[in-house]
Amino acid sequence: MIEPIPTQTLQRLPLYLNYLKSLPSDEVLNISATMIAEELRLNDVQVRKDLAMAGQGGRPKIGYPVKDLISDIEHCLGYDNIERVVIVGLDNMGRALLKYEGFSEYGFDIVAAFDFDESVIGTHIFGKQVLSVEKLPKICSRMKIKMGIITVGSKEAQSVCDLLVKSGIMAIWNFSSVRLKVPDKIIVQNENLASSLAVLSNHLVEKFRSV
Amino acid sequence: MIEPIPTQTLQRLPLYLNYLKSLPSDEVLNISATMIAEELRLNDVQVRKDLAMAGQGGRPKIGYPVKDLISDIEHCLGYDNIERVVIVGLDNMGRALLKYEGFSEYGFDIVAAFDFDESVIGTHIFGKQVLSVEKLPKICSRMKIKMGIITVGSKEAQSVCDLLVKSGIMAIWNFSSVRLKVPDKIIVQNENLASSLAVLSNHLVEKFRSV
DNA sequence: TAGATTGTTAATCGATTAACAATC
DNA sequence: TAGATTGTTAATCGATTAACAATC
Repeated sequence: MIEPIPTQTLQRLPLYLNYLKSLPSDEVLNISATMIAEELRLNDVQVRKDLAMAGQGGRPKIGYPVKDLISDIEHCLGYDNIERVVIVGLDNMGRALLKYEGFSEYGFDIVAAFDFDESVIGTHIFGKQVLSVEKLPKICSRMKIKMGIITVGSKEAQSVCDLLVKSGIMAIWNFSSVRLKVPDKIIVQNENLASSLAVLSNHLVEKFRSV
Repeated sequence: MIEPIPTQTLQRLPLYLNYLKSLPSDEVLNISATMIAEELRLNDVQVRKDLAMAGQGGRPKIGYPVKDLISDIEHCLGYDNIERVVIVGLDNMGRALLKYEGFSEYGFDIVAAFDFDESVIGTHIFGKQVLSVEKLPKICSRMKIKMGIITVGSKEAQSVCDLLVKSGIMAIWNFSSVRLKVPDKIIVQNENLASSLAVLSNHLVEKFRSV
């Protein structure tokens, strides 16, 4: 039995990866958790625990071998295991995702992009052909796609979601502000800008109350 | 002394707000925490605690008055207290934010948009004029802007951040994948797509290991 | 009164941090 | 050996959930 990785650890792993990759690989062969922690402003024990979940472990006084650590983390995050996904909605957010650092870097391959808007259907955006949403069910079921990204507006979100579920999709990354209703089996991850804004807005208020 | 609101509560408040606003205001005058919890798939005690932090409280057997609750939450989130912000980087992510449900709905007013790219400088995007980054320090300090949004690439992120800090900005919403280095006083909120991807990717792997 | 609902207090759970032993 | 660093065990902290009393 492989033990599951806590969500918080999962969220920090890309930070480590990003930092490790920024190191000059010919100069820095080993790195200590203490160093990583200081650089990313985290607790060093926390870094060590996180790394223990993802990798092989380090050596006292020496630290962790950078190269191995990078590949261990990438493996742990599934970046070496390509997952085919579809995206629905090619507004600015959809385009930002399409462009986002290749996406492929993270083991995702966007095999199809869908939209309702007649004016973009048939065109290519960042090298991907845009198809009509009508074609979604056929393509998803035929290609056995398991994951979909929703970047359409609030109005269309639930119906697009239903369509994806009907087409056999198992996981949905939801950028709309709607709380999607799905069968229990389906994984939904909400990316909620309003929530982030709420946190930030409140921090600001807190800050300036004392000043 | 007003007690601070926990981050998790803060993140859920917009969900409640969204749901409450979706109700037909002439039909539903009061709503129970039990109902909200069921609808958003949360624990009802949690909803009650959250609402207690934001609002006036409800009445047994009756619930919470919808109208009051909406304005209480909005007030609590600072949405009725307009904060002027600037945004740097008008790539797709920057545009998505500019467009995002008006932004103004959440009490933020984007007073200026900056970019490096000569081809967009001087143009208008969603009604906002795009200015050269060179003009940033003068405008921010003159207008006493306290908040900035960074949607530039990894390369430019830290230098834009330094520029914002030098110009008197106190809070930064960071969409780049770089871990920004700032003085202790400055609030940074990171919006990390890679972290979200990591969580989702892992959920998928977990899911299909058992199947 | 009975039942739904609120709100509070206590128990549980999970994540972070502190203390410390083991190791190179 | 001394000191830096890993890794583990225990303590702390914060958030969620359960139990229950109060109220309309």
